[in-house]
Amino acid sequence: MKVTISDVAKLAGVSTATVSHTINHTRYVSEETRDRVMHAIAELGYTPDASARSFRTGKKRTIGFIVPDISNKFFATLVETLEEYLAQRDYHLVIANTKENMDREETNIRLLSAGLVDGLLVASTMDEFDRFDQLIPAAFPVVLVDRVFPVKKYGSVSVSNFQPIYRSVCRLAGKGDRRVGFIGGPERLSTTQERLSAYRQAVADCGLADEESLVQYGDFKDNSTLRCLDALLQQQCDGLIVANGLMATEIIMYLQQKGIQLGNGIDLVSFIDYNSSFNEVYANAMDSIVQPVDELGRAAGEQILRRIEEPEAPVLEQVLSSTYHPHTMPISWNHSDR
Amino acid sequence: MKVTISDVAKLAGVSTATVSHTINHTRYVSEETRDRVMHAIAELGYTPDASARSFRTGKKRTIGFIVPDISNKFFATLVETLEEYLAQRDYHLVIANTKENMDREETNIRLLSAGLVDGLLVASTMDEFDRFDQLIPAAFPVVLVDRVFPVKKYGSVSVSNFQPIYRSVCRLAGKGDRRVGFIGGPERLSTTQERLSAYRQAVADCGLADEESLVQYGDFKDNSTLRCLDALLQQQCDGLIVANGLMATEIIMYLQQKGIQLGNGIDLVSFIDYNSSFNEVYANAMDSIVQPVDELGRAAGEQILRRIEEPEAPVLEQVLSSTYHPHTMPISWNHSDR
DNA sequence: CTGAAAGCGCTTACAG
DNA sequence: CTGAAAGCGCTTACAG
Repeated sequence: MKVTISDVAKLAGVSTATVSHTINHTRYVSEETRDRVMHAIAELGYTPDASARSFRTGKKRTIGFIVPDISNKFFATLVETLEEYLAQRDYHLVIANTKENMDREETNIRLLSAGLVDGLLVASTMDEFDRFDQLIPAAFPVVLVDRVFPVKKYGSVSVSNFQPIYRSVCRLAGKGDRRVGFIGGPERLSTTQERLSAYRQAVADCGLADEESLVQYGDFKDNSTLRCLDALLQQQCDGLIVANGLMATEIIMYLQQKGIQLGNGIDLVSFIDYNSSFNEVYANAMDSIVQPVDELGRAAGEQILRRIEEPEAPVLEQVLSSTYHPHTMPISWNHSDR
Repeated sequence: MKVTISDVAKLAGVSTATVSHTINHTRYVSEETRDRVMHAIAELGYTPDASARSFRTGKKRTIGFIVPDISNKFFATLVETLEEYLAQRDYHLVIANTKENMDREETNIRLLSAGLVDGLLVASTMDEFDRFDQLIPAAFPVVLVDRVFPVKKYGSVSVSNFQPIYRSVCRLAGKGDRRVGFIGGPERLSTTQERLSAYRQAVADCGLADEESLVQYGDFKDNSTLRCLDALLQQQCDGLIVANGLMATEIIMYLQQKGIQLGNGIDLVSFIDYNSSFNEVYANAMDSIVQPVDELGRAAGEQILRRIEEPEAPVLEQVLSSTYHPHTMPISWNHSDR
């Protein structure tokens, strides 16, 4: 049979109130009484029932995270830092994987917000704000992560890549590149949009070739990355911005497979979403734009806990910045005279 | 204010019992009554409180997964298939990341088993069964995933790599390799142990060089992989078994960086834990041992739900098998006459 | 310094 | 076909 707080109270000869208070240190209990309670707890092997407690208090100490793709290492790393942040504060993390599917996102938001978690972190795959907005119960704590909406109703933590991308394109232009291609993730995502607009602005400002076919969108499915790459190679690109960490590693593999040399055959600017020896090995052959994924996780955790603990606190729109790292080795000599 | 089941009952002019039964389809309700209830629900925007419900029924419809390293793509993929399996059956997934730290595992098992989840899936990092065993409340549903203990008390789903590794070593021997090195994960893990014993048996059977220094253990930290590799290269290995998917991709990168050719400079047998274009690109230059990670996730989900729904069902020890894939291209010609 | 008791929002025998 | 009511295991005013 399950051991309850009344069993402990009975054995210790006190009220359940006293047992509760000694467990939770929530009012003074005399040393003698405390001892009796603790002994009773030990003797019975009592563990407070988390379910009853959270029902009673209304606090679950659990946060939900709606992730578009948990097997994408960017999000896996995000989950990792987030879980660490939350665990340190005695919160648990429930994850729901949407696979970039809006219906799945909808179902999951519904389920999780119905009393399962205290707050929700969402990297949304939705393209319209209203559909998203309708799913959220009034006053339910929500923080958008990585991907945001134009309407600024909810708190958010995201990463701005505008400046690094703009700079990287200009730098390619300065190096002599004329046709710089752009590969991004799904077009509907705010992250893709922002990255694209930085690219477009730089292309215009630097007078580079401005053709629709120089922009390709992947969808993380099948071999869309390879298709994007082939399309751009056909366009005779001399530079390439891969505005997505997941696709970036793939692109490098494919380029190598095709025998195209980085920094010589093509200038690559590549997003880096997470640490891996892969990035280190190629760091000297390409420019990189490094997303602050650890900070993103921490900031998201911080903000959602804050919304839960101080519901009246102002809605924060936090924007972190990526950093631009030109490649570490000098350009090959025969490159400058193209 | 929160809308409760009594608000709905009042508005619909029925008892809370009837509201509950119409929501849950748990006893016959006349069509007329049902309509009134449904309208009341819609009008008030009522959502049953999951917390109250799970407290009352004792079922949380939530499974906990204790993971050693969520940012390792093997486990991230496992989480993905598991979440999918569970979501389809209306279960949620809580994850706890231990970072291969036994104390963290202990804390997390304690927390999750105290009424937060209905059952626990554990890829344990513990080296002694007793310490693990003590943490599990009596009759609490637990299934071990990927890593198992010698004592067969709990259900488990794991992958056997004995046969593929044995075969791959023999094949290297048949090709003429004399010094085959072994790189594995932490020595204490059951997975590492099994892989190592397959290697050792094959080394003995095939009469290969049997030296302690040909076996190296990584710990997923710092640059332990590179250290292992360097140690083995110093040993003049002509073949290499990388018995860990995470380390395998790193090894390939490093070999390439060092200018050592696969299949020529060194024969590589590499674990593949998950799908990526990386593996495809190198599939023709190395042998691979592919772990059935999707099946592993499904089987784990299946078994934990079964333990929860039929506590008396026999404890299952499920062992899946990896598959061995010799490389797809012929060996280079000048290799056979070594 | 501590206890008696209400009540969180559901589900579910029991009764009719 | 439906209702009245107990009760899951806690926490927390209220009272002394």
